Amino acid sequence: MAEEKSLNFLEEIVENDLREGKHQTILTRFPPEPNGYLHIGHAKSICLNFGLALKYGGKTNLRFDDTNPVTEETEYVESIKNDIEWLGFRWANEFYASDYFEQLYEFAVKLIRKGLAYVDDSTSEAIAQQKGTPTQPGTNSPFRNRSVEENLQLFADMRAGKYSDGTKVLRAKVELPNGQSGMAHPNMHMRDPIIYRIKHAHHHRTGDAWCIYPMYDFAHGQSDSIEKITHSICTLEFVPHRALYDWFIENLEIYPSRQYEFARLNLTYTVMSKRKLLQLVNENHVSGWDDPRMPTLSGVRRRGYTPESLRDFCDRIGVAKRDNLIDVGLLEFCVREHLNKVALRRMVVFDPVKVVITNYPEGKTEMVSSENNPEDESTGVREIPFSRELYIEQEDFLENPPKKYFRLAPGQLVRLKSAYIIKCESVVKDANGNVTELHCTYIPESRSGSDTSGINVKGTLHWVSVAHAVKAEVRLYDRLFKVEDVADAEGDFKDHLNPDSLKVQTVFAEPDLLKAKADIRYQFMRKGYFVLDPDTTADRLVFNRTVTLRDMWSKSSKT
RNA sequence: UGUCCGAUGGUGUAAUGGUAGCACAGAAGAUUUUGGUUCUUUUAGUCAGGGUUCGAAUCCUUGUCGGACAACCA
Repeated sequence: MAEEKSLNFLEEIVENDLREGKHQTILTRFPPEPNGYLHIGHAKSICLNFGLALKYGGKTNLRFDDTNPVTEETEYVESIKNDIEWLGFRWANEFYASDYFEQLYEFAVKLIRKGLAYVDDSTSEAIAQQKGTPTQPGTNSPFRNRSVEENLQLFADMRAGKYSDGTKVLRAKVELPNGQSGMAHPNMHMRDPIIYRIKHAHHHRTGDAWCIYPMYDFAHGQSDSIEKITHSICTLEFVPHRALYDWFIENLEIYPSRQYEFARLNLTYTVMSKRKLLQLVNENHVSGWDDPRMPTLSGVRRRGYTPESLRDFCDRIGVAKRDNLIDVGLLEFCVREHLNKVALRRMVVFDPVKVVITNYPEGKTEMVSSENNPEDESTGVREIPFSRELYIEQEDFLENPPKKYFRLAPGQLVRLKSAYIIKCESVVKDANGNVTELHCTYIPESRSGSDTSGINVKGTLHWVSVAHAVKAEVRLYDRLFKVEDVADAEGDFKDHLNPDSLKVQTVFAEPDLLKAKADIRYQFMRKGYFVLDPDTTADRLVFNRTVTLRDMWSKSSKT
C-alpha cells in the first residue's frame, strides 16, 4: 500500500469544491507579466497551478498579464513560454489580458452606469494624498460625485485620446456597508482604487489601438472570470487585493472565480525579486539573465539543473501560508539525486600532478574500460587510454598524511579507477620544494576486472593519461551571496555578493569528453556534476559545474 | 496607533479534539574500484500565559513575535 501523502491547503480546497459539487472540474491559470524572466519562485507557482490541474483532471491556461505597455515586451513572452515548456508543462490555452481590453472597457462602462466608478481629474499626488494612510482614513476626491452621464462622456473621451497621460483616471467608487465613503475603508486597496489610466504607449500586442489601460486589479480578476478560472492562485501579497477582486466580480455580476494565496518561495543565499535580478544584470554583477549563478529558470537550466529535479524540489518544499526561507541545500539535494541516476561518469583532473609509473613500459598505451554509470547498467562502458605517465589531483597526494587519509602518500597504495593499483615509491620536487612528480610502481595483476593480486586498498583515484588528456575549461560556481538571508541582511543587497561565486580553470579530461553533447549530463568523478556550456567552440570545451558531489571527507577533515 | 495574514526540531512541511510524523541538514555505523550512491541507527520541535475538555499543536482568550498593505506596477 502506498503511503498517502497529506494534502496541502489548496488541494484540500479543491477536493472540497469537487466533493460538494461546486465545480465539476477545475481550471487554473499561470499569469506572468511579460516584463522579465521567470525564476525558481515562478517554478513553484507553475508547479502548483499546473500540478493541481493535472492531479484533479483539470486544465491550466497560460495568461500574460500585459496591462502595462511600457514595461512589457514580446521577447519576454517567448522566454516565459520556453521556460514553462522546459519545466515540462503544457497549457490548455494561451491568453493575454490584452485580449480582453474591449470587454474590460465595457465592464468599466457598466460600473459607471451603476454609479460605481467615476473619472477623476486629480493629480497622482492629490490622489495619493486622498488615500490617507494605513492608520488614517482617506478623503473624498472633489470629482467623486460627477453624474453618470458626465463620467460616461469623460471616459469615452479618455479612450478617444482627448487627454494626455496622467490628466485623468477612472476610479472605482466604493461605499462602506454603513453608507459612508469607501475612502475610509480599513483596507487601503478599497479606497476608490484607480482602475484605468491614460498611457499613450505602444502595446506589444494591441499596438496603438488603446491609450487607456486597465490596472492590475481591474484586469486580473475579470480575466479569471472571463476564462471561468475556478481557482485563481497567487502569492500572499495579494491578500489585501482579494476584497477588491470579489467586489468587482460581485458588482459586475460575472462568473465568480475565487482567489487563494500561498507563501512565495524564498531561497537561502540568493534573491528572488525581478527588480533585484534585473539590477544584477544591468550592473554586470552577472553575465546576463541566464548566468548560471542566477536563480532564473534560464540560469539554472544553463547551470545544468534538470526539469525533473526542479519539479521534485517544488514538490518537496510544500505549500503553505507562512513565510519561508528554503535551504538551497534542498535544491542541491534534488538535483544530485536526479543527476546521480542519469549522469555519465567521466574522469577529469583539475589540479594535476604527474605520476610516472616506473615499471610500466615506455610508449605503451592500453585501453581500460569503465562503466558509464554504475546506477544504470544500460549505459554501458567506455574505453580509456592508460599509459606510463598520468595526471592525478594534487589533493590526492599528501607527503605527511593524517591518520585516515586513504589517498596517495609515500609508500601507500591506491587504486586508479578502472585500472591498476599503484604504490608511491618516491617524490620528485623542484628547487622550491614543490612536488612535481610522483614516482610509482604498478601491480600488473591488479588490473580492474581481472584482479588476482588479492590486495585491498581503501582509496580509488581518478586520473587521466598525460599523452591523451584533453584540455577543457570548467566554470565552478558557488553561491551568489555570502549571507543566508539576503533580503534580511543589513545594507544594500549587493554588498553581500560573494566575490568568489565564479572560478574558471583549465582542466585535463579523458578523451571521450571530446564527444560531449549539451543535452548529456556528466559526473566528473569525485568532482561534481557538469554540463556543456553554450560558450563551447570547436577548439574549446567549456563545462559548467551544476553542483558538487556530497563530500563527507572535506567536511570531517575540516574540523 | 489601523486592517489583514501567519507562528510545530537548524530548515521546510504533516497531524483537521485522541501515539507530534516525514523530508533536508546534523551525528554514528555498514557496504562500496567515486570519502559518491545505497542501507541501518540517531540528535532535535508545538511562541507565551490563561481558559474549555477525560484529553488541546488543534477550540476560546490575552499577549508576544514575524510578515503584508499608503505605484496612474503586477
